[in-house]
Amino acid sequence: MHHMKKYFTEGLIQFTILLSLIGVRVDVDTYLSGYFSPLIETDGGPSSAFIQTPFHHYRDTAAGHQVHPKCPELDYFFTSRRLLNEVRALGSPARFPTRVSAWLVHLVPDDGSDVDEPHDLSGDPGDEEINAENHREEDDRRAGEGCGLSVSQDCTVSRPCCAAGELSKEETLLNQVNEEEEEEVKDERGQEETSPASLNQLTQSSALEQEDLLGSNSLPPPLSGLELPPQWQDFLSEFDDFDSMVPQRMSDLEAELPNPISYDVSLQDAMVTGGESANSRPASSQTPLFRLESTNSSHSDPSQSSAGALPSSLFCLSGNSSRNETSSSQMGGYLDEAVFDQINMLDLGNLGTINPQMLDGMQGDMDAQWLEDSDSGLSLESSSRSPASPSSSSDSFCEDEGGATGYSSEVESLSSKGGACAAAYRDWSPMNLMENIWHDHTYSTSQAQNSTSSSWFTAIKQEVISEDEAEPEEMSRDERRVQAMGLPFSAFQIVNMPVENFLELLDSQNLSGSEVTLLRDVRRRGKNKLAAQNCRKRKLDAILSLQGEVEDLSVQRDALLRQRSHTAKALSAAAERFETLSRTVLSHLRDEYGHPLNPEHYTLHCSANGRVMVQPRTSTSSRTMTRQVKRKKGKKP
DNA sequence: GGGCGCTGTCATCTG
DNA sequence: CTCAGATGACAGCGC
Repeated sequence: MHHMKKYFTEGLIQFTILLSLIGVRVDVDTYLSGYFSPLIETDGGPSSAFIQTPFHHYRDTAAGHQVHPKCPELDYFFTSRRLLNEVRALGSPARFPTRVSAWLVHLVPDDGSDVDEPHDLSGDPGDEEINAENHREEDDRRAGEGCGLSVSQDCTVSRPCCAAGELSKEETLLNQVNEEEEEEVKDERGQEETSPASLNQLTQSSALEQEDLLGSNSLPPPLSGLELPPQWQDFLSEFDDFDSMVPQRMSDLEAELPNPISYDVSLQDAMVTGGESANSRPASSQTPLFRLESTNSSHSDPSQSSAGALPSSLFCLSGNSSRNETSSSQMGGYLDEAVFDQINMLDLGNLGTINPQMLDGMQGDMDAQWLEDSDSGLSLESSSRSPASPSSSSDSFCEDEGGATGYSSEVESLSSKGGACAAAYRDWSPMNLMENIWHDHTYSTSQAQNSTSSSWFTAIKQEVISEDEAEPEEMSRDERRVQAMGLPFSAFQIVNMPVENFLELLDSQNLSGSEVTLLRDVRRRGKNKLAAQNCRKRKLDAILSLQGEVEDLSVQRDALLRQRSHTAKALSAAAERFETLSRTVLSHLRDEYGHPLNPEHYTLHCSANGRVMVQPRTSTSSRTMTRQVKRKKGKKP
């Protein structure tokens, strides 16, 4: 028996080491450090298991509010947040730096000896409080129990205690000899004597998994000696490749997706990276794969702060037969497929029909047009527009006030007033017009802006008088109208002159009401034409920009989908391994009658804080179902 | 002759 | 209120 216990202890230690190798941090002395606040006793239900977690403190006072620990919304919130952080942590390939804590409490014959006390290997003072609370209850049960089993916190799986000095402490690692273990056990036993030890004490999960608490009745009977069949080494050997499997997958991800997420797109920040963008970390960052940043940060000691728990989404094997699917589905949620669907629904493929050369040529054409217009002095080059037949003399000038159509013979008759419009156009620099096109709303005639209105008007008038008769080949309607009025200004000048000068022009030329209206319309239409050109240009630019964004997002989407696929595979494999491990471990555990725990009825559950406990599958499932039923009932008014 | 793109123009809104 | 700019809508024109 002694040999078997020793063998099992060594096996558990190896198991612990292997978990460490695969990244599951095994914190052997979490509670020995005394960092945690005293653990709170929580009635775990009929399983008589006791949650030993300081998380209640944080949970009950989350965000500064007193929240009831059983608040389902809080459960949902913390679970969602934990899962989100886990998913985020998955974005950085690394090992599994989490912490698995388990302690094995066993019942020994109540003969009054030291070995009778259940061995809380963690030796945490906080355990003493809990144990004190349950001391009497345990004493009552102790008589009928031979040995108890519990998976201790800190992954300290103690040997079944049937004889004194057989406990191996978690601090004893692989290289420690049994003598050293015994000495430590003696020391520990001294602590246990001062603290009421609990019998059949199962480690309970944190507040996040309160719904998974075990009932005392559902707890398996105290286990007697744990037998170690020869398959133990085989079982342990299976995890050799498990160690290398996940990191290898992650390395593949790293190789294939060195930098899959773009920095300048806010979509993934909102979806995936959240506050801590994956890109904010260097690619070589060895951020833990399963780092859990939110749930334990407030209560973890510095040594634990960097080590999260195994994602419960992966390892919460609470009676769900489709565990792989569960993990995969949970993983699938972090990449919101709907967002990508929406991107697909954009259907901007027709934007590809836009020829970039056309847009590039647009600029050149514009320039050419303006250069041509500079020759003709006309920016309103729409010669193809209205026939503008001067012969339609029957039209009244006043009829034009309502719109841009129609020409008046009266306008034709006014042509004697000016006739130097072409010269005036040549005085207008096309560069100034280009400034106006590109939203430089400054009116740009150097002559006009460097002089007063009257001097500007006089200078222009003197210049245009000397040059006339040079009618441009193609004039717009407005240009012809202005020219017909005989004004010494071209339509281009009227459009682009400052408003003060334009008002002075209207006042100084002794224009009739219809003429004033015509000039205002000319100016308005000319400005609106430029505005329309600018507007169309901006619209095309916006379309091109959006097209580029669509292409970039498409590339990013493909990369994220590949990453999700790889991650889901890795998670599925890890879940399979863990399930195998759980079943194997459970098959080697014995109740007080020497019966092995049926893996179909029990499972190992890893809580968010890394603690491992034995959990009946049916209990959790039934409780979950009960809660679901309650929720359904609650929805019904 | 119809479709399509370009352009000018109008109406309307906004600052 | 006026003015300038922006923009959707419409129509004319050329290809």
